Amino acid sequence: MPRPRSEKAQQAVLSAMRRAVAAGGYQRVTIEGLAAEAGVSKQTIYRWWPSKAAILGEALLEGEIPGDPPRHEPTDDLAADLHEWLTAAGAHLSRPENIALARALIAVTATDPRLGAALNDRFARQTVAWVSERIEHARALGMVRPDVDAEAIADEIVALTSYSALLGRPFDAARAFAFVDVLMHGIATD
Amino acid sequence: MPRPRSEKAQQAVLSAMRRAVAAGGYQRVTIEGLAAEAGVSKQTIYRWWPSKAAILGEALLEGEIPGDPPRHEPTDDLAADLHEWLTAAGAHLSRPENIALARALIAVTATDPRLGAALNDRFARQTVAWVSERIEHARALGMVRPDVDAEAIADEIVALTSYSALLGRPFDAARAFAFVDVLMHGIATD
Amino acid sequence: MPRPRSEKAQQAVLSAMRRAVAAGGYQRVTIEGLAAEAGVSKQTIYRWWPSKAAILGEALLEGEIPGDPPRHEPTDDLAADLHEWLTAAGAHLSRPENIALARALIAVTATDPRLGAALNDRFARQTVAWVSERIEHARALGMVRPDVDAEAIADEIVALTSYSALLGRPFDAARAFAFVDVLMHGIATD
Amino acid sequence: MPRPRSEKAQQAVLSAMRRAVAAGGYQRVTIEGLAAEAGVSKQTIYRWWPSKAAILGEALLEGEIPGDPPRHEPTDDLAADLHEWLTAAGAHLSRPENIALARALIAVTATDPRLGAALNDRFARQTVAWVSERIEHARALGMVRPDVDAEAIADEIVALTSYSALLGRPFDAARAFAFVDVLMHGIATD
DNA sequence: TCCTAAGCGAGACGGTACGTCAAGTCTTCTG
DNA sequence: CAGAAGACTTGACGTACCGTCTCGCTTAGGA
Repeated sequence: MPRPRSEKAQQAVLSAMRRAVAAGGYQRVTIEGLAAEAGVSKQTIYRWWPSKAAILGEALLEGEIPGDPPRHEPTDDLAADLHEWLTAAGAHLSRPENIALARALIAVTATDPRLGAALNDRFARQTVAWVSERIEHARALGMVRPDVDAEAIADEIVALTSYSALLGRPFDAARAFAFVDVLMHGIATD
Repeated sequence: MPRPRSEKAQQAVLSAMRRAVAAGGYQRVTIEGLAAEAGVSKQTIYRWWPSKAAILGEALLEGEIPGDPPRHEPTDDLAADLHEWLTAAGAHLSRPENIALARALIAVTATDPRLGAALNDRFARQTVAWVSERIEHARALGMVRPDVDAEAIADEIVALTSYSALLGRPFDAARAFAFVDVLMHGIATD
Repeated sequence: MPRPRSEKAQQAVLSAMRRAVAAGGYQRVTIEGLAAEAGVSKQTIYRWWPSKAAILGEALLEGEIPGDPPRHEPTDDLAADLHEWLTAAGAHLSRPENIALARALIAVTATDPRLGAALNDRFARQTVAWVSERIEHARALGMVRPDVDAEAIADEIVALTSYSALLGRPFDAARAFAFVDVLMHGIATD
Repeated sequence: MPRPRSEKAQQAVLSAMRRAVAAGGYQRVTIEGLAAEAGVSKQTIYRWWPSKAAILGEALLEGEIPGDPPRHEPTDDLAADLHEWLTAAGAHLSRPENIALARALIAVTATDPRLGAALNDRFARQTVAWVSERIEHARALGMVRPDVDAEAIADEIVALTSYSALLGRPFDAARAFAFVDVLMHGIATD
């Protein structure tokens, strides 16, 4: 019967978090600044989120997911699919605000492993599932050795993007492709 | 004529930093707590280090380097060398205090990319160099294809350990070995 | 057709105010606490009272008035009447909850002189009137000098009880009687 | 050996408290406002004073004491001395800032009886001592009855000023004099 | 040997942000 | 349509650390 939660306030906070992280990095975000920027009172923030990290988590889940850029229609050519995905990921991480968000996710994870693990799980799961599925598909076509651990490979590709975002390296597509080619050789049937 | 820098105070600070990070994580370390724990005045800390991150950097450089565990004598068997290295790295990262230190390094990097890049460079360089060298050695023996980018492979192995430390996963040796085996296949001459 | 003011809610608030003041002092009373204690919504309180002080005022007027204890039948013996009144006042102010209420009245007065004056006027007026009347009666009997300002004396007696309540001194009947006796000498016809 | 307490900061806070009380009343004084007005950090205030009331106490003790205006040379004429004291007190309490300070003292006392009692004791003691002494002096001269309780009389005079300040009445000198005259009659030897 | 300039502990200082509390206003639904 | 429930903005609370700034006390060189 009480007044319902203000959807507007909530969205304003999440949006402010995204902007603030993009602007100055997660570390510099303050609850007070967030509240001011969102035109919302601190109390409202504390009412709905237990921590700064939780706000970031929700903000990330609402927005585009870093490391999970739009994926195109899969084909029967595994190498081509991975190239395409990596190209898209590279484009995603070439935008400064996306690097900042990805780094914020990493900072939270390094700081609060429990929450970080939950968030990472959510973000990585889709990517890992998609890549695994592509590999299994290729295996079904007889192009991948039966003893290859598809998830381990998928995981490693996530590690690659995470590490790149962490170091803020300009995502080196050539190097990534070279790596994928090695992988392709590694998993291919002889 | 002035009194020289107190080696004792400096060591006490670095040691306090290591203990504090191991105990509560980098985020919770405060300069005040560090000073109290080390029995040193805040002024002394500010005199010698420009930031908390710098103290961590020096503390890491003085101690054992995370991700850079003791490496054994290389052999002619690349796969065996990598297995051995990964086993050692896994053991290193199975100790909670080492995970904490590695995570602190990641947190600093995610927060202050400039400083973080410098630190990571220092820590990763040796590992990358060592792995690259092993690959080149194997290539010289005719066991690795000429077009393989050794550094990209080495880099990817660092990414693997970094990502593991970040998520705090119990280091899964079996999976790591499976991945290395794929790599071996991938880089091997046909 | 509008629903009438809920007498029950109103009484619950006033009663909660009395209990809260007795328990923790006026300063610690909060509207929220009052609402919760009375099982009433804040809005209801704000609808009917303009301020915390106003609630206290109404609560005091409804309950027994501090400094205005039950007065007995007056006699022709002024000193005896005053002794009796002071005894009753002393008994009244020896109960902690009455001290608390009296102090609350003083706190309000010290804080909001306008409202405080109105309240004090209400509470003091009766006492002053009664004492003045007794003095005038005695004067009519030829026992009080014609130039004595009865109201000034009455006022002073109120000041005495107010000051005692403020300091929370155990009401010292002997001292009060001594003072009254001096007054009696002071106003008596030679 | 640490840096010594800043006398300037302390004085600035006390002065700010006096000004703030005079301007808006004790209730409206906030620590934050005090800090801002004094150009001092909140921490500095909390370091040296346990409560807002304590600051007021010290501010009052440093300044002129309300209810304890300058006292002139005593004479052998008790009535004249009391008249003079009351005149001075009336002048003191006719200045709005002094009324505000006196009311602040009362508000603190009504709110925190323990601290209030301590403060009142300090302020009232001198006045009570001085008046008592005057009465005793007059008694030594044979002008006051032996059974009169000098302290009770003195106390009552303090109650009179306190009550006047509380109600914020323009201090009515005529009425006060009338009261003193009654007292004089009351205590005089027959 | 003593002088003296810096190092050092201690901790006060002006700040910023924290997370909490209550004030007073505003919706919403229920009786 | 009054009233309970409670979300909302506002603003102060008292605390924790920040990085800077004295203090008075070592503690070496260089004189």
